[in-house]
Amino acid sequence: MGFELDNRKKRILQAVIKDYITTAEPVGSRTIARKYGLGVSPATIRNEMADLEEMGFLEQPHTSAGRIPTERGYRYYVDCLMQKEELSFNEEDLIQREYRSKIDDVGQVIHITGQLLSQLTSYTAVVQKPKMGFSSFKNIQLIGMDKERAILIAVMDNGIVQHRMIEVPGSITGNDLAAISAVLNAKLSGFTMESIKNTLIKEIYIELARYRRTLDMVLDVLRFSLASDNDDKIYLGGLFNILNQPEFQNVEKLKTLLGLLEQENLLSNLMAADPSASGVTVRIGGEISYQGMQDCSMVMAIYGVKGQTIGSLGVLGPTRMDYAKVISVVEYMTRKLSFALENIFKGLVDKEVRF
Amino acid sequence: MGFELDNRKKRILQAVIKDYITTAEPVGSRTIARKYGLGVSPATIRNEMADLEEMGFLEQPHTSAGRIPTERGYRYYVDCLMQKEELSFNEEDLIQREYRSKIDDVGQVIHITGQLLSQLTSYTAVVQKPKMGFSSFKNIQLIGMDKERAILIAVMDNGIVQHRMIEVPGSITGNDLAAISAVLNAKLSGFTMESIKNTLIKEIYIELARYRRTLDMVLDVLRFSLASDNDDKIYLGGLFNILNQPEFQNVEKLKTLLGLLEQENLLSNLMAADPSASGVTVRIGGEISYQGMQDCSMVMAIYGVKGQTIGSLGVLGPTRMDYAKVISVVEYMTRKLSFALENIFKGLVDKEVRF
DNA sequence: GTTAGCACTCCCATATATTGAGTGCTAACA
DNA sequence: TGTTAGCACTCAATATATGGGAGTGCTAAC
Repeated sequence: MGFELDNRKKRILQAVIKDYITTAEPVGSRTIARKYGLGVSPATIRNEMADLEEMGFLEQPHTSAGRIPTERGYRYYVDCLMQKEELSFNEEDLIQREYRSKIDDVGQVIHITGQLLSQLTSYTAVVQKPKMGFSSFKNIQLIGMDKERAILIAVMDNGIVQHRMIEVPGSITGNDLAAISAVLNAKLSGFTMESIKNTLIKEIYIELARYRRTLDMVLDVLRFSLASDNDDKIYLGGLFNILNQPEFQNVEKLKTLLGLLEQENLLSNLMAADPSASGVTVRIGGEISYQGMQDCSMVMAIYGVKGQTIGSLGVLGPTRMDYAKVISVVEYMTRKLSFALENIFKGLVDKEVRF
Repeated sequence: MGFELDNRKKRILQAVIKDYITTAEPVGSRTIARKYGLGVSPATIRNEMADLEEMGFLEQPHTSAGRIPTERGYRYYVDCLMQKEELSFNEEDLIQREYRSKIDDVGQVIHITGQLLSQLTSYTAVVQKPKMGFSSFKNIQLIGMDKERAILIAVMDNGIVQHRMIEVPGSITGNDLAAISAVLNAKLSGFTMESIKNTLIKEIYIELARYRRTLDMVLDVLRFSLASDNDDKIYLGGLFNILNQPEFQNVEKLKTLLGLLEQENLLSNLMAADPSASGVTVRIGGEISYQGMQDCSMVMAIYGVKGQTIGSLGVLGPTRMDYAKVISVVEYMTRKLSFALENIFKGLVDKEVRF
């Protein structure tokens, strides 16, 4: 990064990148001179572009074509040249309206966020669902279904409701289930999944010694199955926007990329691999180290509540992506999402709790 | 259908279709003579093919190409020529294994069914989720979240659990919610959403006169929101199998088709438009009356419990589809799915109910 | 340092063979 | 009368020229 480019080189690099982002065609000196008034002739621009190529910011697909940015060019653009693009009034208004109606449910908030991200950028949105680790139990119910089965329902303080069918001994009655529910509620509500301690579990076992077999299953589900269920789940929005990108008109490429995006765990890694950075992170081309995503860039950020990171969200598009726009949108939506979740949690934590 | 083809024509038509299904290339007389031992020369086959073309069963993409089947050709094949292809032991075993583990939950059963359908056929599976109209309430819970909100949880007798956040007056306490829940359970459990009668509702209002405002919301959700939620929802499996079909190597076509498949309501119509037929229905090309799906065929069937239709499932592929295989798979999976659901319901209805 | 001019490169679109799979027709054969 | 060998014909698909045209690098003049 130590490089400093003189002013004219910067303006030319910026012009090339901007033009390439909109046209997806290699950019020639003539175009720059015509469209971007730099007050110099194409010949001069050619000289400068040759320099920029030597420095590794631009490249030529072939000898007699215009220039396209290298990954390094994009990187420099993102770090030094680009100016953020504020959202328009209409866009902010759209966001406001979409959020207003669905503000109660975590799932819906995630869904809307993904849709807006993809809609506003025309790329593909990737939103990690909130990690459950930090949310605490609000209510636990065991409901009998038939002689050998019951449904365990857990309501979390972030409004997420999860349920699992579990098998129980035939001898257990509806009253037994109610008794177990009562104790579980008394002991566990307010605690996060992660913070269920052994002492607590011992207490429960003592109090419900009779139901050992059933408890084994219930606690297992509560501690491991439910917790891991939502983690690593990913919402994809605007997947088919990919089809509109000229770099993916080739079906083979499409197949590779869609194949990758199908693998949730891969996406999960992609979204997780960013422990240090704060704010918006941009990964360009090869900086994403997955085979088959070399032509893509990812703009992502982490969201959270009360300083706690609970997930991340981002936009995936071709390296030739409108970074200025996308970064602004991701930044804005991250704030929006964090705020919305904060609200859901606050409503639940600060106010009087009733049951 | 009044047509009768002589035996040799039948065999030739069958050969052309089979070959075209596997190769996706127009089939010439020579190929037929070589690969399918009919004991006649290419010249004879040419004559026959010319006849079949005149009758509308075959066509030529251009003068000097081989023949491909027309929609009418496929139709005749499906109705008269094709012989069903039994599933292999491995396939049946796979199905058995996949079903075994996830047999408890309706959602999971649907999911597995879709996956298997697409996996076994290499096409795209379309599975309508079960209509809720026929399932009855098993348990209803209102759980307070904060001062103004509560979660309504409804467990249905088919194991589906649904929930909604609702707003309640700030004056309502946890005890109030419990009281409401108790009455709702007493009055409604065992009833289907569709059969909640006005007399029943009146009874509830009388018993819970104090909670009028809250009840309005709750009953509204129970009767309309929850019921309609699951209906018309569609699970798509193996969507990206489309990318492997040679007829969809063109990105424009892909975009059109995927665009259609994104619209749930359209799919829903597609799956619903089959009131009379029993067993497996095959719609070929233009028989699907949606713009942009002319090159597709659909093999579908309805599934149900105790003679009641509660949904449908199918496989969508190019008109050049392996009908013999697909029809067998759809038939088999329909039985499997109905059986699995039957089991879930039976478990819940016949056995002693506990709460 | 900038720019006009010019030769050069190489993609792309168009036109022009060439090939080959497959046909329809005819005439001979069983 | 049905079947088949033979042959001329058709036409997509594949290669093979051909002519721009967009863009470059270099040189020399300003």
